Amino acid sequence: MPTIILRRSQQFSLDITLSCGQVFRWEHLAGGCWRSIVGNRVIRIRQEGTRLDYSGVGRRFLEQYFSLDQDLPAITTSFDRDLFTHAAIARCLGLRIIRQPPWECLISYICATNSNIPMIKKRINHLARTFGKPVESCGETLFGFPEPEALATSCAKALSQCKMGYRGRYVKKTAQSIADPEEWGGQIGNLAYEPARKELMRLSGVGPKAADCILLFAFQKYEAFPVDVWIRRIMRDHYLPAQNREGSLTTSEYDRIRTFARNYFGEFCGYAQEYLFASREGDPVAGAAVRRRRPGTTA
DNA sequence: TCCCAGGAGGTAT
DNA sequence: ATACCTCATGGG
Repeated sequence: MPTIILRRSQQFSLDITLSCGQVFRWEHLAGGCWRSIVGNRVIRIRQEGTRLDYSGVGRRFLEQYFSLDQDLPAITTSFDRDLFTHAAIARCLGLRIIRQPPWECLISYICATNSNIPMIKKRINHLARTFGKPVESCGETLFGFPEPEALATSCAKALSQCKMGYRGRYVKKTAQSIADPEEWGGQIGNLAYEPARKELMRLSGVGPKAADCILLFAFQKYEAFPVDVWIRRIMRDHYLPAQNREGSLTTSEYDRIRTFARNYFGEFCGYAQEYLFASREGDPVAGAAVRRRRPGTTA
């Protein structure tokens, strides 16, 4: 089993990176091992201190996927602007933003709207089982992420059985508009943040929040600052107290928040967002997941 | 039972 | 531009 020994600038927490809610297809197995299928390759990986043991892909792929080429301490220092953010950084040391395959990320965040994280994972697993290509690994059958063609030709009933709800037609419509994911990803990636965002929002099921997530998690646009209900709450409570206290998030409030964040946290405000999101308090679902993961720990 | 979740599309104003 | 409505689904 190949190994990577992390250097100092490669500060990394596999656990936090994979469980913070940016990516939905990794499974935590017994023995501290994580497993997923990215593209059509099954990856297994485990961390012990500065040591990463892995299989299924090459070293170069992993370093790219987990952004190990980025100087994380320098990045967190760049947005470490106050005590609240400082505490979030301290709580999530080693959290890195993954470079997800654009097509998977796009569909995943269309599936994510108005749902909680366990439900999103369930939905995407359903999609893979129903529309993805089976891959054998260690005696079990896993499923690759569905190709555009498979989703473009899906029927409403099958999508409904994947618990897609009203998102089913968005996924189908968007899949029909993207024949070649590689070419599509290249075109979006060549654009700057704002034009890329506009382009993404033309797709069915992609609004401001999904577009910002896709730009951050798949296109390395770190100036994206996705605003969901948790981030909105955090920004209201700690940074923009004058914002509305109720009602749904309007486009203008969304833009006020992300503009503030871009100016306040700087060019890596997307990273700041992820540390704040991962440190959120009051999520009963995330709380339950943490309690399940760490039995016996007290506060 | 009501309320909420990594929201977005459609319609009337 | 903005306000309001609706869209499935599971869990607290």
